Amino acid sequence: MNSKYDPKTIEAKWQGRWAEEKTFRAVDFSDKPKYYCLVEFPYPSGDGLHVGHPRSYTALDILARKKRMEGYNVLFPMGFDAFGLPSENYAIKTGIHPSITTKNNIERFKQQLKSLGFSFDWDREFATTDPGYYKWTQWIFIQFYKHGLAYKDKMPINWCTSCKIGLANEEVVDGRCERCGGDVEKRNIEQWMLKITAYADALINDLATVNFLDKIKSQQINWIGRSEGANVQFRIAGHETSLTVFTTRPDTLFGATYMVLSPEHPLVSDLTTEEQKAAVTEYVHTASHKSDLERTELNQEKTGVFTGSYAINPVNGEEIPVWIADYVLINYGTGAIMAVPAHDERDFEFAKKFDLPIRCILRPDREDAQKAGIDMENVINGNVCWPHDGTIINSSNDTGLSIDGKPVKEAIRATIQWLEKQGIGESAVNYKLRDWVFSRQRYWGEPIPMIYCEDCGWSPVPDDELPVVLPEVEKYEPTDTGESPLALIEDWVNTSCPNCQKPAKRETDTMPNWAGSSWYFLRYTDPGNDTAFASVEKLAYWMPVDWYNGGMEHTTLHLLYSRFWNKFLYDCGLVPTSEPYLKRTSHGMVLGEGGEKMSKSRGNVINPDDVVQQYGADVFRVYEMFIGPFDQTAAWDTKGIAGAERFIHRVWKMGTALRIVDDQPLTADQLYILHATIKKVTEDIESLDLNTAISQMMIFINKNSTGQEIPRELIEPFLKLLAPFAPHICEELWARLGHERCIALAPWPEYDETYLVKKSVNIAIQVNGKLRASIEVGIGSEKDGIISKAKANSNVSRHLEGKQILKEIYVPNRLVNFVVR
RNA sequence: GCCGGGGUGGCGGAACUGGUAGACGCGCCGGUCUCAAACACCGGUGGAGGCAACUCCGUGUCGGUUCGAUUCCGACCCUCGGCACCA
Repeated sequence: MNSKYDPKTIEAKWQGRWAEEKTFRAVDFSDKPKYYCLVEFPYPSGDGLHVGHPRSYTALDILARKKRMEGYNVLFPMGFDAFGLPSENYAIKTGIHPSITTKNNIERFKQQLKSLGFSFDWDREFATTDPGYYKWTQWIFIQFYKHGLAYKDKMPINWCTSCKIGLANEEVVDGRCERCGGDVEKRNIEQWMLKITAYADALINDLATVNFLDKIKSQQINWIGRSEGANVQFRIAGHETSLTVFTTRPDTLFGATYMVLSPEHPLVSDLTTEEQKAAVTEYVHTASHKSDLERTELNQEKTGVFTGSYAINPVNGEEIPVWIADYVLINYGTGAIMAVPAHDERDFEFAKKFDLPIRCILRPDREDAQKAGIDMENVINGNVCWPHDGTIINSSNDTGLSIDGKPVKEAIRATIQWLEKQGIGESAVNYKLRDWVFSRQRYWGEPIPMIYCEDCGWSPVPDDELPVVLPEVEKYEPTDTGESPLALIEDWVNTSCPNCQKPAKRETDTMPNWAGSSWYFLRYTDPGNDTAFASVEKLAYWMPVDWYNGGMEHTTLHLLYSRFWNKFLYDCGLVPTSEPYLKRTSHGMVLGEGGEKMSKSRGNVINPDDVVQQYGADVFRVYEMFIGPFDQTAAWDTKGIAGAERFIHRVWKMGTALRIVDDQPLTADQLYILHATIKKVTEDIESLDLNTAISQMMIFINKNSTGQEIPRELIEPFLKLLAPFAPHICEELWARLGHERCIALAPWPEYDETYLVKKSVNIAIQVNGKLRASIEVGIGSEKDGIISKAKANSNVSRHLEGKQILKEIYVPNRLVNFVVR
């Protein structure tokens, strides 16, 4: 029998056997309890896998494998999120159709994934670019449309001048294009929008029902940015119209000394007086040519222009000037604000610059002011801005509003009541979250399945004509007009209206790359279905996902979008649960050697293929899990692999070189280490503390790989524990021990607490909290006996000599502490 | 500025509900094997002092609670992510 450890041979052998026997097939409607274990599917880039992918895949593979051994019917699927810019840009450069690039890249990825021994059910694989898949992405879009949640709107959007596409707010990072870093400017284009804001509250509230990491929950809540306040109407002196503002602080109405409109506000031209017209027009013009970058980065200096009009403050009838300024955003609230410079830092800065009145209507609590190092007088005089809590002052009128002396919260409530009674305002809620710009003027995406008819307007493509397949094009570049290249394919664009049959045109926009991933977890339950996106029965059996792991970079967008789609489908009665994922965790990034981010330009990219080639997949898996806590960033350390390699070699030696003895009862020490290891590994996998699980298995090996022989009853349970981590070597050794069935389906070992109770323990003896000795005593020994034994210890007695013992603290089986003086 | 992680040996990192800090691994030192080296195996390894037994110091900083604090409380520093004129 070959006794040399040869990972290449055994890994290929077992990967082949798993594939042949379909060991990891998830069985629909099995009687076993189901467990749906999900990792984010990759975008199959031309670079292949990097070591970050396997961190998540290995961890959840370990979980999936353990769950299978525990008797669960596990669904652990894999697929490819293949629409997107890199393939399209590659096509623009080379003329090679993205579908070809995609197909090649997927092949490469699959081969890499298989070489790592992941227990995916490959029968359920699909790519978002498969027409059989995107047919349903289109179908779901149509359901959004039919429910009024997809609409077309002309609005200012972010336009990347180099990619020539519209970007969602989320794709603009620091005022620049997320992927190319190019300039972003405003453009008005008709865009398909998805009304995610309709689900804003549900997306916040239902977080209470799921088990996501707290930081993930708070990031979601943060992103949605719910804020409560009031809409308040201001009449304009000499005008019929009135102006509505949103404020979270209606209690500060008496401190409102001017108003500000966003430059894009529809009332700007109406409110501009003849004298101010030139200045305002110029300001609006400059503002529209500022990119978001300029608007956010140049935030030190506030700019603005007076319109010439005055609004009437409803609480005191005062006329206050109306300005326009680009620090007020058109797409938040009503695009207009009341400015309370005494209690809002932005307004304060603006008022200082343009010499507008500042009126304090809120007295800070003395302690708060002191703590902030602020002189109360300066706040009252309006010399210093106080945006915090306090007591309302100078805020009463003769029409029934009197909030003087009230704390902020109470004053807000009272003011809203008063506004409602006067009919000039009501409580209101706003979100930072905007509706989702769902159009891209690009080729490589799902065509939006809509048809426009001069007479009937927009109609969805009828179900029996789905999918709307991407046609061949000659050029992949977006057109100069900003339309997608599809607009140039006349025989594709021109069609007939599904409603009246007259000539009509297809929508040429495609969907964003977030579309396909918004529901892929549903498709895995029934990937071949051609009459529904997934059958009700299969969804009911498999959903929800029990554990979903992915990158922290997806905790706002992808997670929010996919929860939104699922909630919508739930409301349509098409999926069984409102929340798609019971549990969500995130893995830390893998950095390059030396702690720097891995990148081609730094030349520190580690290729998993090379590692597998040199050490084998099992060593790679063990090392990557041992590298550090799963949720934290970790730096790759090539030297560190040696530890994992030695460990695997010792396992091999234990399984091949030592004599396996049957029918030999285990000693107490052997039972202890075995059951301690079972317990630790069993528990640690559940919390993905895989580094400490491995550490415990190393301890086991250190204790058991050095002798001449090893009892079967010791090695077999150990191999089962290690099998999820290093599946190939464990299968091989398991087979060599005479087993015919795979270890992957062998029952998970159980531990017995009774073996973990030690007969004796080491007890620490302290004097005044300092360790002076440690003594071995029988478990559960009497306090008195231990204390006299401790006092008898020379090193202890030395420290007690001449001192008075004030207290003897005894923690059973732990320590004794003498408090002396 | 706001929200959330994280600061423990030369390095990656352990540590249950407050109870012997540094498990496990890397590296390093010494030994066995070898002509030699590598591998493997055995032993050592927080710092300072001491021949030794031992002693003192030590979990970002300062303070507090406690018989006892990496763990709890208060203030602060550094660092990494996310958000950022959202009224």
